[in-house]
Amino acid sequence: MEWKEIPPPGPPPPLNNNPSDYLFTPSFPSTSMHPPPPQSQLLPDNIDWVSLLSCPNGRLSDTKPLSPYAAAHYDGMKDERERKRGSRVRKATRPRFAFQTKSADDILDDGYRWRKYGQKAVKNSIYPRSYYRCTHHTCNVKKQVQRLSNDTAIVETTYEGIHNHPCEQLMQTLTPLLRQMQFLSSF
DNA sequence: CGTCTTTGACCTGCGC
DNA sequence: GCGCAGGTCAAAGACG
Repeated sequence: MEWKEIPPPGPPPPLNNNPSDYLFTPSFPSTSMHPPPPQSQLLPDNIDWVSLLSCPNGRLSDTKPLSPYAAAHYDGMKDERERKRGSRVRKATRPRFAFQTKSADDILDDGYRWRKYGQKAVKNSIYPRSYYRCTHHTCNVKKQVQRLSNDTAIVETTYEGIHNHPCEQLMQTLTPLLRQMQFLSSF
């Protein structure tokens, strides 16, 4: 299978500093928290991952495919039904990416600011699903957060869309440094 | 006072 | 057409 490099899309990596908190913890670049799946969860070769999934670091070439879990979550189970029906071509949708983390907190600090706009009880789960939108006025990225009912230690997060602005937390960190660089370069 | 969460109502798509 | 489930809206309240 050949992997292609694609432009960097969202979503940002969660800033969970403890690698052992991730369900999938093989070696992947530190710049990417995109968790490759266990070997046992590799997908069939005929899946077009480049069009199906986008990775947080924009690279597929050095990672293995995601788990069937992530595949199923690409654009929801709706696609699966459409594929089975063999009917109409799926309309273009925003990139969507799901991953699971092992955490006591439902909310991962991913550096962006989110506003909760809904919560819904879902079928076959004792935990509700929470819906968040990025608070940046020009950004329309959403994410869903839900704790698994069959393993309560695991939280699944689904990002939808690409941030069109820098990470606020990153900018806060870099701003003093940039100011200092500007000051020093003025001499 | 501004920001964020909560929560019931409403909307939409899908299966039967 | 109807019912169900998932997703979104928006008013009200909490909080710093």
